Amino acid sequence: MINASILERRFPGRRAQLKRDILLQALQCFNAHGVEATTIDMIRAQCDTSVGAIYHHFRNKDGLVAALFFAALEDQQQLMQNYLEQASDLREGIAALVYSYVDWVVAQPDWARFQYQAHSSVSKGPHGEELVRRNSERGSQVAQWLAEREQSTQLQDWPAELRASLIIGQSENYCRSWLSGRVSTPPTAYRDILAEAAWRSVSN
Amino acid sequence: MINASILERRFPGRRAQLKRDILLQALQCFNAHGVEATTIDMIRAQCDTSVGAIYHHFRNKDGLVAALFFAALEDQQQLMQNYLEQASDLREGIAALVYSYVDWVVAQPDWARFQYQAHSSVSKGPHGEELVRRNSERGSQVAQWLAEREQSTQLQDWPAELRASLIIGQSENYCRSWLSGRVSTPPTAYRDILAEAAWRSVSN
Amino acid sequence: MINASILERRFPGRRAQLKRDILLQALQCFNAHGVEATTIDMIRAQCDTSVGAIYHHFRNKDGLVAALFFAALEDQQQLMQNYLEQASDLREGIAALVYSYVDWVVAQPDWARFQYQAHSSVSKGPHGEELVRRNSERGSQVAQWLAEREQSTQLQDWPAELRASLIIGQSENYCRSWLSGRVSTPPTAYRDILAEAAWRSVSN
Amino acid sequence: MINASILERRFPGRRAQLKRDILLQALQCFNAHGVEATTIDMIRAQCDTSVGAIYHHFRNKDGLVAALFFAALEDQQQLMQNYLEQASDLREGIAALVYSYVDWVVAQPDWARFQYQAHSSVSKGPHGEELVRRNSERGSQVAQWLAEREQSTQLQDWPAELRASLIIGQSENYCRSWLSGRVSTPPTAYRDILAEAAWRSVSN
DNA sequence: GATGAATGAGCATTCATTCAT
DNA sequence: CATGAATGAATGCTCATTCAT
Repeated sequence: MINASILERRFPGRRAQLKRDILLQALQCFNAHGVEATTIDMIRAQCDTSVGAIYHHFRNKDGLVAALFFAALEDQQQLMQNYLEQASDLREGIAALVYSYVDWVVAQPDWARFQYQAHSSVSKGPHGEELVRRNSERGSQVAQWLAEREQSTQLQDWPAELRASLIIGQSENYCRSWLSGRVSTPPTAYRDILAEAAWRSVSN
Repeated sequence: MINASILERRFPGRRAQLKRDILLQALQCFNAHGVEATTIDMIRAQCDTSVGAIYHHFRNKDGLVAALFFAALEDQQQLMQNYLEQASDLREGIAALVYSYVDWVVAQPDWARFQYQAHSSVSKGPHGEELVRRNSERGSQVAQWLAEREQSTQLQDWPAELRASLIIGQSENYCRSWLSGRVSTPPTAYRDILAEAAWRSVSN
Repeated sequence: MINASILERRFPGRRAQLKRDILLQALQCFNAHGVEATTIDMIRAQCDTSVGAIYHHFRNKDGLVAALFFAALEDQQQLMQNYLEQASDLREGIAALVYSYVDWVVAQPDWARFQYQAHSSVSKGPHGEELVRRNSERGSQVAQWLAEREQSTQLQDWPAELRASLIIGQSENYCRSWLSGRVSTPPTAYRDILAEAAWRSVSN
Repeated sequence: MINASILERRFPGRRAQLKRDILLQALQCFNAHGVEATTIDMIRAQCDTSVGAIYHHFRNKDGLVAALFFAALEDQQQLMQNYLEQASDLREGIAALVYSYVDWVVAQPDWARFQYQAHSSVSKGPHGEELVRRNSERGSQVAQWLAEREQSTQLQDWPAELRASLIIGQSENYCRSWLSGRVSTPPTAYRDILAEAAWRSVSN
């Protein structure tokens, strides 16, 4: 069963009950068959509602996808922020980034699966600009955390473009493998190895 | 202009001229609009041929996608093999994996872009099993290379499932960023950093 | 800005404020996009009201169209009656018909445009019979005016079916051209020519 | 039964059989229910063909409407041209315009009905510019005929914008009445009266 | 009265695929 | 081998209308 707390936090209230249900069933359909292969009617059947209701709440299929996508993004970002706040030095900061990434994927595997899958769809669609904006926001958050610590200057040795890949690349790669079933051990089991590897990659 | 040598190697001869042209134009369309959004008729128009010809050569759309996908996969694998053969110890082996990955993406950006994009499409479709088989083949190649060297036992310290991610994850992550335009420096510029980071991640 | 006096005359009072506003915005939408292409929601947005309010006042879309249509028809008929009352002989009567037609179209171009456009819609719809009845009423008015004058027997030389076309056809044709922008000189500039032509057409 | 010769002339050959049939059934549907109220599926059912075939031949509904509209326009124009060529002086020219108009409507009532009905639809749609162009072509044809005769200078007394209305307005008005069933005598019965009235309207 | 969420039949259009020529 | 007309299931979406609050 999908974790629905993300939706309750984002669309609270009794009035939004149907809206949340549509999103939940849509998420399930998208993950089961792919975004493009999922039809509005499949979602409608899952919710036992009408197509009109779906269009009333989300304008169109892109809108539905985007609503899910940004809900996931924000939840993930929130967790990262929480972890980051508790880190005191650079090493802990990098571990926070890795841990939060890995923990979120394992806590919300359906949301994570959807995020990987829908990424290209959203970035090409009418909400592509919003995605760019949100991503740069996340970059700023991390940058600000770094700016507030002394030793962060260590990271300056690496090209700015490369830093994120060095820190999160291995974790992302393994998470994708896990979500697609190619490996079975959950990424959380390797949290420490991944954090240590990231640290060794950027420290000198 | 897309590098067509991959096709000439794989489908040689004058008789296969049209076949190669269809593949080339299809690749262009798929990258420009996405696999699902590309219609057979769009490809037909680009090649100035008939839909019948396309179906004659590739049976159906999935067949066309698969033909492109496996052509790319094989070319990439070939380069990896070449690089690996010239490596003599573990450190050089890991560098060979990183270099071959990065060099291929930069040499064939259109094929790489397509590979990322079409992956889920192929794995869900009727050629999904073939993909699994080819991937495990590649795993075996690397495993065999390792088996032939002494020091490879070093890698045994890390969980088998995790090794590929530790070695290639950062490179993949950066290559994706580059292909999607989020960063502009080609991954080859950072070959050495990426290889060094991979090495530090797995050595102890 | 559309001349709203027609509505104030027909739906007077402060209570009918919203009703008049709906009609006015509807007229604007109908002329801008066509009757069929205008949706209830477009009108709702223009009035900043609710769909429920529109349905409360007009029962359904046909009712809204009909309300506008008959308001226009009655206003036009009223002007014709006024002009006719001041005519003393046949020649003046024919001029009255031409003048009133032309003057009304120029005074109320939006209402006239709508009238031409909505005609087939209304005649096919549930208010089609009312339209027939109103049209024959107008015929009777003119017939009665003629019956009250001596010389009207002149018109008897022409087939009854043909009379209206001979008198008003040229004016109508030019008014349509003007409303659709194909010609730019307002029909009122040619009132006298049109009246004279009509007279010559039916006199002998 | 609709006169199909217009279509055979315009889309000749055995290969175009289905194309002609689609047009014919579409014309019937459009006249029976109105352009907007006619669905593609209604036409498909009438032709016992597939929706794909309709879209293959006409691209979309607008294309189907336009194909019919311009076929009618051209046929009507052809008849006008024929009549005009046989007229030797201005009076005969004006009669030719009236006769050709009236005769065409009576010979092709279904095409004429469609023409009146579809006019606004076409002029607003994607073929609106083509309509404007064709109309001005027709204007040129008449102008050229006039230029080749001496006495045509008589017409110069009337404003250019007004001439067409003076000549054809009454006929058009009566034809519309006849096609909609408001009068039952065919316009051809009044050809001479209408031509005479037009002549009296413009001569002095 | 006013509101607007919900309904669901209906529509234009697409597109992979087939097959007669 | 090549062509492209024909197929028709499937899809995203619209919109007039209803009705509970």
